[in-house]
Amino acid sequence: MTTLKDISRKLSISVTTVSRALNGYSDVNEETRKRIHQAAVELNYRPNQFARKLVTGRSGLAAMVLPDDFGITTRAIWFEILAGLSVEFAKHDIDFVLKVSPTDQIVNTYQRLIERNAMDGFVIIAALPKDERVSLLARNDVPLVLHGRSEQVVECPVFDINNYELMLQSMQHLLEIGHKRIAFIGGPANHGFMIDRTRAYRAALASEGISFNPDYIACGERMTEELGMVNSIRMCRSGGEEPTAFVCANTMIAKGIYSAMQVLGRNIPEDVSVVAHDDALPEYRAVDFRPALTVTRAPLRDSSRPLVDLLVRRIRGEAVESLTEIQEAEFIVRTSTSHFKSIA
Amino acid sequence: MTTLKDISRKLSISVTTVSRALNGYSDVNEETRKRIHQAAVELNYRPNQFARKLVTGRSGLAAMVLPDDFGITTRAIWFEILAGLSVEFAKHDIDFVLKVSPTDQIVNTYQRLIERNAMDGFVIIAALPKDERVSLLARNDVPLVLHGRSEQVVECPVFDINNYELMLQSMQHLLEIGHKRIAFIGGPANHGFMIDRTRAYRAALASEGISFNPDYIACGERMTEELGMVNSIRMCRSGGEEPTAFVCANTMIAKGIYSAMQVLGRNIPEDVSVVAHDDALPEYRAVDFRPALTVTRAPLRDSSRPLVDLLVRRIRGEAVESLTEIQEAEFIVRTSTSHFKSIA
DNA sequence: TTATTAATCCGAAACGTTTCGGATCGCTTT
DNA sequence: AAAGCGATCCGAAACGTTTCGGATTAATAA
Repeated sequence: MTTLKDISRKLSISVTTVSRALNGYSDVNEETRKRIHQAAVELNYRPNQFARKLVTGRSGLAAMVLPDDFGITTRAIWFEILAGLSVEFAKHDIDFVLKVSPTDQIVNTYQRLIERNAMDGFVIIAALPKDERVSLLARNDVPLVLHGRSEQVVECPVFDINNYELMLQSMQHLLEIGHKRIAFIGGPANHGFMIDRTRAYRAALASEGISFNPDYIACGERMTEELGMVNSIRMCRSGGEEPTAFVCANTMIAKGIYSAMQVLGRNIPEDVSVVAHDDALPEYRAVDFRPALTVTRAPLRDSSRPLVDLLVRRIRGEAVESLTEIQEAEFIVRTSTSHFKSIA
Repeated sequence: MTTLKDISRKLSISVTTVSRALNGYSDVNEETRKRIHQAAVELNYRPNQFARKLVTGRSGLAAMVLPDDFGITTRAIWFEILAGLSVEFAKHDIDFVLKVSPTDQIVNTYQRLIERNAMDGFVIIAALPKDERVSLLARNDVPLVLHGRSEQVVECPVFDINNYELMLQSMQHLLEIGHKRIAFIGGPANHGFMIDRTRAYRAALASEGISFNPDYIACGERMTEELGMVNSIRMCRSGGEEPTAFVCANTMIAKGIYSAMQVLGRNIPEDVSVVAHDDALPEYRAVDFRPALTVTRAPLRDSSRPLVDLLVRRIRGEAVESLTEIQEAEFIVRTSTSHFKSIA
């Protein structure tokens, strides 16, 4: 373990100057800076994070805490997110720590972490409209970044996709090709993204003068194949008028609907159209669906970078002039949607 | 942020004594220890990890580094492991950091982490017989724990399931109920667990005097449904004699075989028996298979605790008398296996 | 010439712990 | 009375940084 003192000794330069040289301060001669840098690589110098933390207060650690039952969706999604965050944080020399805690202990876990004061910042995915975690962190002045907008007016960076807009696009597409009985199968009703999408869903219907049918909307804690399967079957068998199109909160739900339609003997897209939102998980590729799935596309993987960047800027104390970053989704028409023909 | 000095001041006791009291040293009066503890909770004292690290060398951080393409199997499994490790480490007041790195950069990542000297220890899952990561860490005297035995003779704790034994059990079961043409569909051939299972597979055949047929064994980088599907179909269509039973390295592969058999019009267990090893992932429950799947069962979730315990003891410098901990799998017969009747 | 300034450098303190090597005190043994 | 001992306590140094407040020197401006 070579330290500043080692470099200092070798070059007969004060520790102070070595430190300042390595940290890019302007009050050190270019010539000596060169020598110092060279010595640093020769001796394979690595600053001691802990000593640094002691004086700067920054630890080079960022964390995310997850519930152990993964309400929102499947583990695969979480893994995708975690992996992305880890590599992005690494680019800023920040170690990413993962905390998993029983769902009812989440807030306590945050509390303890705050008290220990070891984390430079947190990232919170799928923020709720009124989120206790967010208010706790904000109250304690701990940097955090949100994925998904929270209702609270809190001075923290937010990254989100434009849920309202992408839902509107899906709906307009279906409406344009003649569908009127459009169902929406989505996730937990209390999450920001579902609130936005539901609003867009209703707005789109309203703009065409179609009245909202509560039987055509289904929410579930887990956005799985099963959710898509059971709800689409229920809707088609309820005795009333069947929906002619489905929009799904993700591709897994769509997969479930595909299975259901096969069971019911309905053809996609002849009898029923399907469109989904696509997080671009490698496991469920929309292009590989038969027929290929029409989607709004916003790869989850693309969110890690903005999230980490925003958080790092917040940690650095930079004025985050634009605290909110919204990503628009792509709209990709494939073959799972077609013009509505009434089933004569 | 309250420090030792705050407690010291409040009680008019030296910082030294406060520190020693809190750390359980014997040279402090029980009475004053009481007072100190009380003051500590009153002031909500939390030791500063970083200051501590500076002098003790221990950081309270343990890490795992994963490739970004997850060779061995699916993300769901990794998530299961990560979650387990995180909660177990937390019990020891250790933060778990997750590093994801491009596959060809893994060793570099370890190298950098070692140089930075910020981690107390590492856990390595699915160790290879000659594992560069293992030798690198061992050479640098960094504590680590292995899941899956590595060939190297290296002084580090190992946790593993008894792969040889569980394969033997599956095979004996199938042999007892009359099967002779038994196929094995598994994971990467170079991994320790596959080596052990393959050995057991051949040993079981040999003990019955059945000659080994290389067409009946299939290895794949990813142990997915697809792997099970394509290989079982290939084996059944190769023109030669079809296998009458399959043993699978996990339940996902079994799922793939179920689909394949349906496509081929074969019935389980009438035409073909299936047995698998079950890591007990919530997504693929062997009891929910139709017919319910016969398995050797060793929940992945159960491995986190021994892994973490072993590592912590290694970090503490405790003499790890028994460096290796082997877990036996349960054998559960369900309805996916039945006595072989030749297809007349 | 003298005062000012810019460019470089550095000593020492500070961050919050742990730990080494005693110091103090009252009691028991010689 | 002196020596020894056990039980408690503590001062100071150390860990490896960063940073505050100058110090030094040489060039520039007055």
